[in-house]
Amino acid sequence: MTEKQEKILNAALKLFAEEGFRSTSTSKVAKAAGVSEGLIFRHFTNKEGLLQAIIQMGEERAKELFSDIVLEPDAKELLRKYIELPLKVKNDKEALEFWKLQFKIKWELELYGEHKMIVIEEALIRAFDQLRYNEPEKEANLLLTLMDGLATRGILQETYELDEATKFIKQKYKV
Amino acid sequence: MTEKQEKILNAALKLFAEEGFRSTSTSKVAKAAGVSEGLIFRHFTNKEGLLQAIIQMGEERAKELFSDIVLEPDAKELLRKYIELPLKVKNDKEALEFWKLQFKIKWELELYGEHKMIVIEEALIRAFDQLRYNEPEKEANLLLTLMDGLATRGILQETYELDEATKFIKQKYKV
Amino acid sequence: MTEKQEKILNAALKLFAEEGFRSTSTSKVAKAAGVSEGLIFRHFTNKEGLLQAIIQMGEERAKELFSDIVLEPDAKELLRKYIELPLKVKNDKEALEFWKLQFKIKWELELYGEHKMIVIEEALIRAFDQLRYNEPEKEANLLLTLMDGLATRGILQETYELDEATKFIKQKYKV
Amino acid sequence: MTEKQEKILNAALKLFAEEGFRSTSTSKVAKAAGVSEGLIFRHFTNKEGLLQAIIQMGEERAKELFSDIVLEPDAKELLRKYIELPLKVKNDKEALEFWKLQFKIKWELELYGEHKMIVIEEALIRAFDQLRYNEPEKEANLLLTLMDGLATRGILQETYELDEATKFIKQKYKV
DNA sequence: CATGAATGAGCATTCATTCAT
DNA sequence: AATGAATGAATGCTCATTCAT
Repeated sequence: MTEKQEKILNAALKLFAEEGFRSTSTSKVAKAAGVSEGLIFRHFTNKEGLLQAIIQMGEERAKELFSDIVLEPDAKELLRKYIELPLKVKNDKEALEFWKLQFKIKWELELYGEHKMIVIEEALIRAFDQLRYNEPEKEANLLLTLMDGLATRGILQETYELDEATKFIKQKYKV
Repeated sequence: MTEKQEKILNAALKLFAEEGFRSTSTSKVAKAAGVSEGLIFRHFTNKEGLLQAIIQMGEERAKELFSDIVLEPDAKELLRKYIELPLKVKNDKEALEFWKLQFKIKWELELYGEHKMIVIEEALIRAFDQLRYNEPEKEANLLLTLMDGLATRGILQETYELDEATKFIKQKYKV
Repeated sequence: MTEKQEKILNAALKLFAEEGFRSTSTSKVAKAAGVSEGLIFRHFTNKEGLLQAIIQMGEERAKELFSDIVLEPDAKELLRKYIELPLKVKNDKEALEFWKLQFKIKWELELYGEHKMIVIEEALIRAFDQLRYNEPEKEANLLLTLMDGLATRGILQETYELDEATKFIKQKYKV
Repeated sequence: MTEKQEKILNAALKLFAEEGFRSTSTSKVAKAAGVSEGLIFRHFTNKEGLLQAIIQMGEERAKELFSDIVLEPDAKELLRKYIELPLKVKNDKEALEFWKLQFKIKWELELYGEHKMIVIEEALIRAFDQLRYNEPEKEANLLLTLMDGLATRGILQETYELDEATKFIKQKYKV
C-alpha cells in the first residue's frame, strides 16, 4: 500500500460518507487526494473497486470495534457496551465516517450487510439467555433493531440527543 | 394537474424509490412516463423541483396515514396502530414506494424530515402519559427510534420477519 | 434528417475515410461538423451507430453506381463500364471518400461486404457467358479480384497510374 | 536482442495483426508479452518505434520470401512461384500474420511500401520480356495489381477459394 | 535490464437544462 | 401544453509516456 494509495482511500472514504457514492466523482476524489485521476483506476480498477476497498477497510475496523463487545464475558457489561456503541462511534471522527458510509451504502445500493451483524446477534442472544430473559432471540433482534434506529437518528438528525437516549435505554435494560 | 403531469410524478416516484434520486436521470423519467424530457422542466422547473413535488405528495399521503393514529382517543389503541404502521405500509405497494423514497432521500440528501414526526411524537407522549409511564417524553422518543429501525430493516433486509418483530413489540407494550 | 444531422454525417465520412474509424474521435467529428458532441449521440446512439449510418449511406450510393453497370444489356459495354469504375470513382471526390472508407473499414474491422458484390458478380458471369468465355464464373471472379487490387492501388499508391492500368486491362478484355 | 525484447515483438506482431495498430494498447502488448509496460519504451522509444521494429522484421522475412522468386532463372517458374505466393503465405501461420499486418498498416496509416516491391517488379518485367510478351512492364504491373487483389481477398474474405483462383491464374499465364 | 508507480491528455458517453416551434 | 433538437459541462475510464528505484 503506497502513500498515494492511502491518500486516495482516505479522500474517498470522506467524500463517499459525506456526499454519497454516486454523487462523488472520481475526479473529485483525485483532486481531494492530490493525485492524478488515472491513478485511482490503476490501483482500484474502477470506481466500484475503490468502494469495495473502503468497505473492506471498514469491515476490519468494525471487527475491532465489535470484538471488544463479543468477547465480554459478563452479560450486563456486554449489553452496556453494545448500547453505548453509537455514542462511542459518534465521538470518534474517523469511526463516524465509516459508519455513515455503511449506512449510506445500505440505502444507496440497497444491500444490507447482514453477515457482519450475526456475531453480534449471537452474543446478544447468549447475554439475554444468561440474564434469564424469556425469549432471548427476540430480545436480541429487538435490541439490534432499536440500535439501527438509534444509529440512524444519531447520524442524520442533528438535534437528536444521543446520550440522553442511550442513558434511557441502558436504564430500561438495567445495565 | 394535467394527466401528463401525474404520469411524470408517478414515474419519478417509482424510479427515485427504486434507484435513488441522483442515479435516476430525467431522460429515464421522461421515457418511463411516456413524455418528452422538456415537459418535466416546463412543469417542475428542474430535477430538484420534481423531487420537491414528490416529497410534498408524500407528506400529504403521510398525513392521511398518520391522522388515523393521531386522532385515536384510546391510548393503547393508539400505540398499537403506530406499532403496526410499518407492517401496514409494507403490504401496500404504493405506500411502500413512498416510504422507501423518504428513507432513501433522508440518506442521500441527509435531510431528516423532523416536522412531519412532531405530531406523532406529541400523540405518543400523550398516550404514554395517559398510561402512567414515568417518563412519557423519553418513552415516546424511544418508540420513535425503535420504529425507525424497524422501518429500515423492513425495507432493506429481505430476510427480516417484520410481523414477528411487530408482534413482539406489541407484547412488550401490552397493546 | 435535420441540417445538423447531415453535417455530422458528412464530417464523419470525411474524417473516417481520411484517418480511420478508431483514430477519429467523436469530439473531432463534432468540431468538424460545428455541433456539440452530445448531438452525435442523440442522433446516432453511439460511435458505432454513426459508422453504420455512413455505411448505409454508402450502400445506397454504391447501388446507384452499380445499377448502371448491372443493367447494361451489351456484354462488352458492361465489362468496359465495370473496368472503368475505379477511374470514375477516383475523379469524383465524394465517391472516392465513400470508397476509401469502405476499404478502410474492410481492413480495420475485418469485415468483407460480400453481398454488395454478388449482383456485380452475377452480371459479370452473364457477360462472360455471352462472350463465349470457357469458364465464366472463374473469369468473373478473376476480374473482381483484379479490380480489388486496382482499387487498392488507385487509392493508396500515390504514384499509381490508374488510367494506364485501366487502358491495359480494357485492351486485354478487348472492350 | 534480449529474450524479453523478442517476446514484446512477437506479442505486438500478433496483436497489431489481429486488432490493428491503433486499437492495440501498449498495456495489452505488455500483458501479452509478460513484461512491464515501461520496458516497451525502454527498448523501442515509443509505440511508433515498436511498429517500425516489427515492420523491419517483416521486411527481412519478405526479402527471404521474395529472394527465392527473384533469383529464379527460369521465367515460367518465376511466374509460377510468384503466383503461388499468397497460397504459400496463407498456409504458414507466422507468415500470414506478417502479411496481414502489412496490409492493415497500409490502410491504417496509408503508407504503401513500394520499395519492397520494386525488386519483384523488375524480376517480373524480365520474365515477361523473356517470354516475349509485348508490353512486359504493363504485364508486370497488371500481375502485381492482381496479386494485391488476390492477397486482399485471401486474407479478408473467409469464403474465398484461394487455391481455385491461384490455379486459374496459373492457367491463364500458362505456368 | 527491468519494474511499477504516476501522470495528463484524451476518449466515448450521459446529464440536466434551454429553446424554437 | 408539448415536443424534440441542441448544448456544455461532467463522468468513468483508457492511453502513451515518464521516472525513480
